Amino acid sequence: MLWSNFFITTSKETPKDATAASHRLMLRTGMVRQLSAGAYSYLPLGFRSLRKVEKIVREEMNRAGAIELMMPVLHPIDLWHETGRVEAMGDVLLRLGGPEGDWRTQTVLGPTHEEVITDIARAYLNSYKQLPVSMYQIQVKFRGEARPKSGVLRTREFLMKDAYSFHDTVDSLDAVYQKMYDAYCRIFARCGLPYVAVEAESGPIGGDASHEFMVLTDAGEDVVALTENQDYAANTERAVSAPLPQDDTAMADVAEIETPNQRTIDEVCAFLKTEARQMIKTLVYTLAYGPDKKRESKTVVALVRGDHDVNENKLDRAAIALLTKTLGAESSSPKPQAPSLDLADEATIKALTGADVGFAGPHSLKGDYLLVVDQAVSVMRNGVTGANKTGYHVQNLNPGRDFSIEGETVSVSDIRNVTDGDLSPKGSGAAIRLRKSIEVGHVFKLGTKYSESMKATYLDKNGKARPLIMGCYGIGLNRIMASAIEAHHDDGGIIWPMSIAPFQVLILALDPKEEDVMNTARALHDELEAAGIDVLLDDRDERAGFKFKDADLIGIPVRVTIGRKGLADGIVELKRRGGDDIDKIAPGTAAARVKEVVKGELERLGAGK
RNA sequence: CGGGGCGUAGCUCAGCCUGGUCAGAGCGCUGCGUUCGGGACGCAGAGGUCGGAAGUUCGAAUCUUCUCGCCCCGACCA
Repeated sequence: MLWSNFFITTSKETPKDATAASHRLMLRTGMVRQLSAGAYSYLPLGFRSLRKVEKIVREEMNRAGAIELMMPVLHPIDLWHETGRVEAMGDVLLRLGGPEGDWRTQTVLGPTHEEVITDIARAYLNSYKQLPVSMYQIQVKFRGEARPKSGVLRTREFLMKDAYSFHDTVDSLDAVYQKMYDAYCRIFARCGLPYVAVEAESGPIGGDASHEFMVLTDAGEDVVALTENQDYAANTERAVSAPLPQDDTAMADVAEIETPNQRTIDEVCAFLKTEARQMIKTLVYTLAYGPDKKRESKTVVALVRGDHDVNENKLDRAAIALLTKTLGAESSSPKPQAPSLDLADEATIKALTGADVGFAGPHSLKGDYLLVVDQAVSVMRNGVTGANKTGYHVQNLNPGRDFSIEGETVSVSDIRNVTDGDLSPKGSGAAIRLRKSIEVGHVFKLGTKYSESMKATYLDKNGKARPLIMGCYGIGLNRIMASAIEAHHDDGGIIWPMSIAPFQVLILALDPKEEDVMNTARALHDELEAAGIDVLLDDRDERAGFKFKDADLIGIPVRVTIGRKGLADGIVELKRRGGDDIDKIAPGTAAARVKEVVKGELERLGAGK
């Protein structure tokens, strides 16, 4: 491909709104152009990379035994009502507008395809003899993101590979899950991404187990917990740490102390000259449950250390477990329906504490409530917390002595986010470090969540109808591209991994008007192209420096510089983007050398089978 | 959805507070000339109803109100 025949729109200017490196560089290289918030055009250069990512993903999916299909973007909303995800997804589910009763109002843009694939499965997967089966598609997804950001890292429409597997046994699911997991590792390795697989929350998609594949970079929005000895890796949405040891400082007497207008942890700490880790944060929630028409609710008090944050996933589970236990004592069907946990309103807090918001403590609460104590609080001594009296806090509050940490309505659980420096839950004593990261892939064991609600069953050997057991596996292709740039760039521009570079080789003809130069450049170009290498020849009549800067910016991994002076000395120059070495080689050997470098690099990334 | 910021040429921005030669610069683009191995220079050009609407005023890019869009922080996030 000749540069002059292609469409490349590089720019010297750094776009003002772009903060993430990938965003900045994708704009400067002209790989993408923003059309509106969260929607980008992929210009020819960017599209080539995206296609290469797609090709790698497709190859590895096929290798893992998945079969490609394509499902529609337009979904009837009824399908989503079947699984209850119209409510679960809320505004993320994009709906078409229109006059009342119009078909448009009954149509949504697909944010993911569990419902559609399950609809296919219930129609055609009727026998255990057909199982297991895995299918995938590579297709645009639509989500009503409230706040698109960081270029193509978070958009309202994006390209996703989504795969779904169907099974008759959990063992079969486990086997395919592992196969997909391995395929994902190969995909990210081949794309040159420094990734790590972590335990993850499954979120609204549901299911039993899941792993996320994360690229560690500050441009990411997720935070993962990794131990230094690598014995543990999890998303902080889920991460746990070793329990903290009992503090055995002697217990002092409880003392009430006036703290006028000091409500937040910071204010109280400054006022009392103590540290956040000595504080007990007392949070009040309302747990609602039961059928729509007969909603009941229970107040839940959660305690975490002042320097810790509540993890609402964990608190949710702990609170529901505790509620289930208490219901069990008085009801025959203890499992609470559709429980939902929210921060309590002011009136509830005032009734419970007898004080204004900001002065709650666990020791003298009024009325009926459930108490969930974080493990880190349960081992504290002489904590500081609200006095349940406006304008007052108490010091030297001790769990077990001053408020109960046992009993029917109390549980001690892990309900906080891990913090940097916590120890590995594996007992190795290794410290946990928190790292920002981008989620590029996610695999889930769904179980029967969708097959049950959508009545997707098969007949087993005994002729009995059973719900299909499912797994699902997603990869964000645009994110792979962007995170590759996040991971591989310098001040001059992008440093593409060979596998997903828009072109593998750039030939820089420095003096395109010189016949010798262009003839040599063309010959090399043609020979490489014939060998199946993606080669771009910069034939523009521009100054050398200008072309070098462009070359660095777009980051083609191998550069061959051909100039009048070099040819006079009988050499052309071969340079790797990102390296400093310049090889001066005879023009006649250039093609062979370049082929060798490209092949070697692809093999290093694991393209060889 | 809450808080903050910004919409002026294809791109990056100045001008706005204090209304009146304020329709401006740089990059990019076109033409000519010089230059030519790490983003050259000179000269001459093309290009904008100052996001939109309403209002205040003799007069609005500039002040007011509304509205649309975009960005950042937070909430949310298969």
